[in-house]
Amino acid sequence: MPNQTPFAHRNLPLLLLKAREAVMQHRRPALRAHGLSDQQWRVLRVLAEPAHAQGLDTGRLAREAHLLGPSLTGVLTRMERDGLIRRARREDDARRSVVQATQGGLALVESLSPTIGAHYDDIEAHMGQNKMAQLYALLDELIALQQSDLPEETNDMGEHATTTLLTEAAA
Amino acid sequence: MPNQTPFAHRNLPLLLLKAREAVMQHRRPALRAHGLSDQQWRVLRVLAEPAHAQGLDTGRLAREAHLLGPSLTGVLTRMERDGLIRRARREDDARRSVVQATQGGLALVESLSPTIGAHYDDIEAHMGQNKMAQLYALLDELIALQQSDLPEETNDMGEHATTTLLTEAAA
DNA sequence: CGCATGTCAGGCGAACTGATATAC
DNA sequence: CGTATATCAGTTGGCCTGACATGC
Repeated sequence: MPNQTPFAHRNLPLLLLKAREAVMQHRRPALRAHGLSDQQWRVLRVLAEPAHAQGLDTGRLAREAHLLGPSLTGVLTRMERDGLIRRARREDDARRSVVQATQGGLALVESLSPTIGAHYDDIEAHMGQNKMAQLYALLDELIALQQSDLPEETNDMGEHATTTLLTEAAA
Repeated sequence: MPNQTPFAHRNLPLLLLKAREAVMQHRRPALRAHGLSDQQWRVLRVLAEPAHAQGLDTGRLAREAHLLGPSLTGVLTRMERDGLIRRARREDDARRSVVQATQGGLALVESLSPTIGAHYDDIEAHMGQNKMAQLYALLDELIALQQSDLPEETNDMGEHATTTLLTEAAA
């Protein structure tokens, strides 16, 4: 028997969870200080992307921020109450509603972005740009791979085909 | 102005979340079919590691499965009710309690492991061993990096120093 | 005594399923 | 009519803070 370990798989979901939690651990205090939950922050960042300045459909937002429809409804209700977002029925299709960040919401993102930027710089300073780029690429690949062979049910909240694929990278 | 994008950071926590969810999406149906939540499954897998056959302290288990103390208490209560784990006071230190997987719990892990193994094989077949190894290494590095410069409070549930560092890789 | 461990108590935001208006 | 969109209604499991019993 060879004394060389062949290739042992790790607990990938746990590893990804730990990595995420390790990063978030540095951000959460700032978020909580502003009364934001993880989910609210995810929503706000999506809405703060320049491409979405005009607002987003709820369904699309749910997918981008990774929330289920009913969960998003609750989150948006609280964010609307706190003046972070605004909801409006669409005119061309009254079934849909468009969500948009308010001035206050955008200002909140702005006020937090230096801290976050510094955090990224710190990570990059220790790991290097190359490794960061590798990590991004590998995660992208893994996500795309796992999404491609879905077992059942197409997507989260209706809307059969996602029009965007690998767009909007930033943040 | 150069038309070459310098280096744009991504939304790393969201990326990690999506990656995790993308992987878990393939496993959850099997877990739910056996009445397991994500957290219960994490606990069970930790307990099923050969190194922990003799049981684990609650605090240690909380760290390895990434759960807060009080949350773990609730999770363990349900798992004990379902006959998956067993709890016992320690003899040398009556404050601590040792958690151990039951036969039924281990059998459950066994019954699910072929499916999971096949899933890993599938991922590996598409991404290749090298990239998988890279991904593991990068995640490890990121985790270690973020853990190293903690802002405050040492650890989850007391127990100041973790005796293991980069041990137990498998799963 | 101070400190560590695990649990309890309680509130809360979110996951999730299923049903329901509304509009296409 | 059937389908899609978003929300409602309600349950549940887990997050999280603070307090607490117990034993070191």
